[in-house]
Amino acid sequence: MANNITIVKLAAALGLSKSTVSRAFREGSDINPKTKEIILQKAAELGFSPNLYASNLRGNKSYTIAIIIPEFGNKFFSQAIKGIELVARNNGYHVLIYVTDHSAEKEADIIRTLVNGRVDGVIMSGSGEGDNHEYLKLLKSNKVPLVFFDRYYEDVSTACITGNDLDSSYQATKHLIASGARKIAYLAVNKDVSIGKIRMEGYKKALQEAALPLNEQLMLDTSNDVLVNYKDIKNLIENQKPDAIFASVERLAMSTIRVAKELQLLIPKDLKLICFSCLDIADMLQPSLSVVKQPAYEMGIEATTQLFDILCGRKADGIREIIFLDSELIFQGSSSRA
Amino acid sequence: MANNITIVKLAAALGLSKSTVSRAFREGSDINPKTKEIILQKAAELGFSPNLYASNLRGNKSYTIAIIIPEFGNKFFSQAIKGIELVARNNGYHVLIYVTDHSAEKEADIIRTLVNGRVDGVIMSGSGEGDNHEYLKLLKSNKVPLVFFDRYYEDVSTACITGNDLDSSYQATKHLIASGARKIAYLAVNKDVSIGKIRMEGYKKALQEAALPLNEQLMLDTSNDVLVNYKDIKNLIENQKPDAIFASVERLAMSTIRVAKELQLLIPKDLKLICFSCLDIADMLQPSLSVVKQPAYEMGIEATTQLFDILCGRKADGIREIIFLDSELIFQGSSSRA
DNA sequence: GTGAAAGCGCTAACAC
DNA sequence: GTGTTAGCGCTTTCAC
Repeated sequence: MANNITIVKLAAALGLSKSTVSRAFREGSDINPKTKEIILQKAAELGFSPNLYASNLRGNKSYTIAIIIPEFGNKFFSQAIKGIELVARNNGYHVLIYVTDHSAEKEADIIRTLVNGRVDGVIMSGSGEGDNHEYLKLLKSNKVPLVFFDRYYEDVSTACITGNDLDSSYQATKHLIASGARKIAYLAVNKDVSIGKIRMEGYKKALQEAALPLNEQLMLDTSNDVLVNYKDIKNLIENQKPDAIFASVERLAMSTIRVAKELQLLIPKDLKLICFSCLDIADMLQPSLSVVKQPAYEMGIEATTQLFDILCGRKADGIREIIFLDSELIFQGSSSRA
Repeated sequence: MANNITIVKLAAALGLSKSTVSRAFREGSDINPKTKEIILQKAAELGFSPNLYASNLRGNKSYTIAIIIPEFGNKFFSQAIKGIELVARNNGYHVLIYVTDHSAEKEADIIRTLVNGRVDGVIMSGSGEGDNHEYLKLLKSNKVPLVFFDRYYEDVSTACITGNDLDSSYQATKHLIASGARKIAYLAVNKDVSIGKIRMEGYKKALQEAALPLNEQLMLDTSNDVLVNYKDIKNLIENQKPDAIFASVERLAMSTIRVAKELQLLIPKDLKLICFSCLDIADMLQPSLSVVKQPAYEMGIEATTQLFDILCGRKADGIREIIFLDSELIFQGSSSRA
């Protein structure tokens, strides 16, 4: 913990009052530049800086924001955090990080620890669990603005930065059809929430447009556990024998590749594959993986920019606004015609 | 920011004293369970929780630690952070995250913002830049313990969790030799610091043991910029024509794969490749990538456990101690004999 | 331009 | 088991 030297001791050491010393550390204080110089010099010498908690107690501002994400598994979140951290630091803010492991309960626990002044704002990608997000009201009642990115809740009225997932899914599915697929399976972690739902809509739209049947058996709703994913996908492929798979998250595509290997199915010959992913080495996989690549870094930047707009009063809080950032469609070997 | 309701108002609203209310929020306080119940209920109703800055000011404890890492690029750091966050949360701690972009200057800036009580401890993987780490003394003089993981500084006396890199490098290089390689290049981001240095020693040891010449031209010291990496590696391969490459960090291996593709060199036939990496899909690459896989998640856990040992007084601070966690050697297609 | 003094909201002796 | 009280270290009027 902090040095045991305080503003009072510094003052004593210099024969000044603590108010004068305090002034040396604030901008625009009416203090003699020379005095200020002397104080700062001595402070540096003693390794002193004003106690954060004492200042914040007075100032009622934390200069800290929180990121809450469901997992740390993939490049998408790494990139997003990178963007968030950058903008935050450029604004003199600190960043707390929390992982929910896709649990709404943990999410609620975390939120509860944030409303005591710990943070000035929150950036979150929803856990995707549950439909009761009452706990987020706590943020509002404590005037802590919230901005979503990627995974948002429809029952919460706030800004949200996400990809143009509906269209991307539609295009991706259309592409699979164009490559000859007729029995396309859709894999989601949660079909009923946010990204799982919207991405499925694009998938359905493309099927309907191509007059292909919508088969519930082909729409898999699996869990966040890799082993369960593997089993579910294996079952799906064995029982339904799809000729293509559209995975709404990267992890499900990876499991699919492993299952295909085990079942000795060749991609793309026996099974075509495309997925949402920010993997930067998709082209190095065997076969190269077709992906819908979301602008993760940009999402992080935009979400944080929005948050600061609210924090600085340039924008009102609590307004539902969805900002779509375009994803990139990269069609490669895994979804090619033969 | 925090609600304007305070412990005093809550007390007034309930006809109790503020100390009683305060007690309701601390564990193990000698308070009537019923009274506590009533207080917590009212608090929930009013959306009140004790002001963090006031508590921390009193307690002189922030229940927050900082993670400082050089980059966010790869799975290694994601996994490590995951482990850190887990242990921290289990101990009721919050985690601040900072990225230095491999800059010692940024690292120093960050450290300076941490010594005012903001954090109780720091977990860091060094930027790898510079040899003057005086700024870390600030932590010590403010009694903020520091634990390194992966990339540490030799001039700083503190606990450090790292891989058994010397032996792993030695084994990896030996393996390349066993696979028929005779002209093995070593790629590092910084040959003179920490991991770059130690991993090179293992490489050299294996070469010497096999009576292969140590050729400085084959030991590349490149930058943290991907484009520069690419150019440097391309030059190296074109000019030196190595028959194998040992990359001390993942990114350099990825650049190598791309360069090989451009130069139409086949891996492993024309060029064998092995690298340090935590990629979980190394087996899916074409060819499957041989890796030295560090226990990133476990490193995060161990580093944080060490930090809490120090914070809780179970262990003294400022003791140089290096804890080695074994990496896994996964030899696959990219380094096979033919 | 500097100092004295009153608190920010909470905690922890210490009384009762 | 609860209340009283004295600060934690800093900021900020208000005097001078």
